[in-house]
Amino acid sequence: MHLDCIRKFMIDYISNLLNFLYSTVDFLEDKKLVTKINKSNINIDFASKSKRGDVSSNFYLIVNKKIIDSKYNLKKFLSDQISKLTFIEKFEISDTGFININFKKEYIIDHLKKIIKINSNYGNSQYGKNEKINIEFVSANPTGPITIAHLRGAVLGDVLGSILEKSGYLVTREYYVNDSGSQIDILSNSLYKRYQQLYKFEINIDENEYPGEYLIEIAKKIKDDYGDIWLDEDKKKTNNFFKKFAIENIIKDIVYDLNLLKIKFDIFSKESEIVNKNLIEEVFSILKDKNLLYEGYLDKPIADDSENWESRKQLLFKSTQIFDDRDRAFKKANGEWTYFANDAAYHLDKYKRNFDKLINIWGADHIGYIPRMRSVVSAITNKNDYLEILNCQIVRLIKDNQILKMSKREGNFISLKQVFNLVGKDPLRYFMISTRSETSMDFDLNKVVQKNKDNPVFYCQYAYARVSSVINKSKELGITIDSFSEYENIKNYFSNEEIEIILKLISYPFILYQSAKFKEPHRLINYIEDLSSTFHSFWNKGKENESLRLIDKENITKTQSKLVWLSAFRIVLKNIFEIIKIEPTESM
RNA sequence: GCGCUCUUAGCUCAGCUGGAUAGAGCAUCGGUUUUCUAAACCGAGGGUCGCAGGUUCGAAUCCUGCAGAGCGCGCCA
Repeated sequence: MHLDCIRKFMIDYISNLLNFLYSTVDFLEDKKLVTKINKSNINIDFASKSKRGDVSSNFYLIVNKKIIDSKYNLKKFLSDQISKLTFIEKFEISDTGFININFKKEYIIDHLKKIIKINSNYGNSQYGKNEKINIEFVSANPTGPITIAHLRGAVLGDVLGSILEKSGYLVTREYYVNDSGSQIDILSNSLYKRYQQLYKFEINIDENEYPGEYLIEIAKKIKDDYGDIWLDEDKKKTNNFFKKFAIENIIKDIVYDLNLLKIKFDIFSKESEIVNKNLIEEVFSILKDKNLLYEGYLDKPIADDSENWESRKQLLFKSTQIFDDRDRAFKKANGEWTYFANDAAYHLDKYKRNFDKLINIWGADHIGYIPRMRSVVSAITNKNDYLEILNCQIVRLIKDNQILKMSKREGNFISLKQVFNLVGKDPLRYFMISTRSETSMDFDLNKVVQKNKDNPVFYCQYAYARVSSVINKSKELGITIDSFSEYENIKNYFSNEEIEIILKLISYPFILYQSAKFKEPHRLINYIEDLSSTFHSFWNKGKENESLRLIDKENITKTQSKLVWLSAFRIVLKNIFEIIKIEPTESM
């Protein structure tokens, strides 16, 4: 239940109240006035839209049910107790049973001051207790440039990493490079053909090979650096060289492209190195010891309508015994390890690097792969929740009301770089995490390109710019809060609208905590849109009502009071922008 | 056929893990600029929360069934 977390980690403006409610429960239970109460059902709602108080609680509703003596007047007892709380200005117990509470303004302002003091660390928590957490994401095969198919997972992983860092985790961002296997051989061969073409050999790229033009560029590099020496070289040597060259250059491009979006990795793990470390044998013996391997036959896959299916004896992993709905091949019939076996070994490698937890971010096309991976990791680590796999649904790309279909094979994919050039970093990052990752998403190129209110990222940046503009303008007038010490008076200058904004500001740590706990960055987006909207709304009220304007040259203390919450506002927005990695623009 | 994910306003999506009258943006219609940035604001219309049961003081939220959509379902990688 999240209330325990509030108490442990943050929002002491709520935790005082919560402690009071809990101790009231204890008291009532001790006096045998109520039957046993499950405290986790008691809720404090501090972002309620009903707005019948700064916060509200269902305490009365829950406790009233548990009263033993029906003549006992809980309402009166509760009212007497709440009246004694020094930080509460007023309260009511509504007919429907909710307690609505308004805090004293001094109390709220105390917390506001803290924001300015803590500044860029505001919102951070120790929720993660310095646990080492590994996020593996993107991990696109090094067979071509990174495309927009990887975009969502890329931004999600990066932002989630930042959220977890702010929440007290030690985060490693990792990219797994699938640099071995038959696809890489095909890649190498495709590259060699492009190389030969540069020397006017008439060679066609076959249907199952990689036709993309990027290989021509790489082939040119080889020609420039090495000339024609590979035309007559030993075949094996040539193949190895082209393989290595292709992967190195493609990864270099991938790193470059991701960097356009400010996405960086701490480590690139290569499949080839995992293979060389003999980790597969280790996984093999772990599974063998647990009696999770056997020689058997797989059923014919249902999706396969071909007639040439042949049932063959091979080594299988009993994943059904853990999470999966069918057993999975661990060795091919010819005795080679399967890709899955490699992947299991890779996860053993991560486990051996002493992470407390692993997170994988996978696209929708790997959904079916999740149960076997979780099964094998569970078998290796003896922990069911050691590996958490977040899956993100596809992004449909829409242009001119048409869904763009992509196929890597036909070479008509849209690269990340193309979309970046079209849209730019900020809208791209913002949009990719603005909805829950499990929801499939439509990405309308026409709309995102627009730099107007269709594009919510500008809406938030605009709020930041407006706030900055006031702060900067005040500074020009010589008004700052650098040596401001009259905090006890500032409440006199705050309207209800401003108190509302301040309440939102002091609930930010909880929003961040929730984003970390549920691994849902989009909660931050909802929050800043709400915050920005409240601000813009307030701003415009100043047009009609001059007393709501922020700068008053005649009244320095009043202006400074405003600057206190404006500074806090700017800090919160800036901290979130930093997590999302979009630019805090002071003027637009 | 099986598995995972999803279904909320005309469209794109939230809904704080069970609370009070279900909310934004876009689109539509109507208003607001001698003013700290109108890239903004205010107002109006628009809903059987896919359908049907169940759990309880209380359900968009939890459970079951059904329908629909997306993705996946070699020993490929």
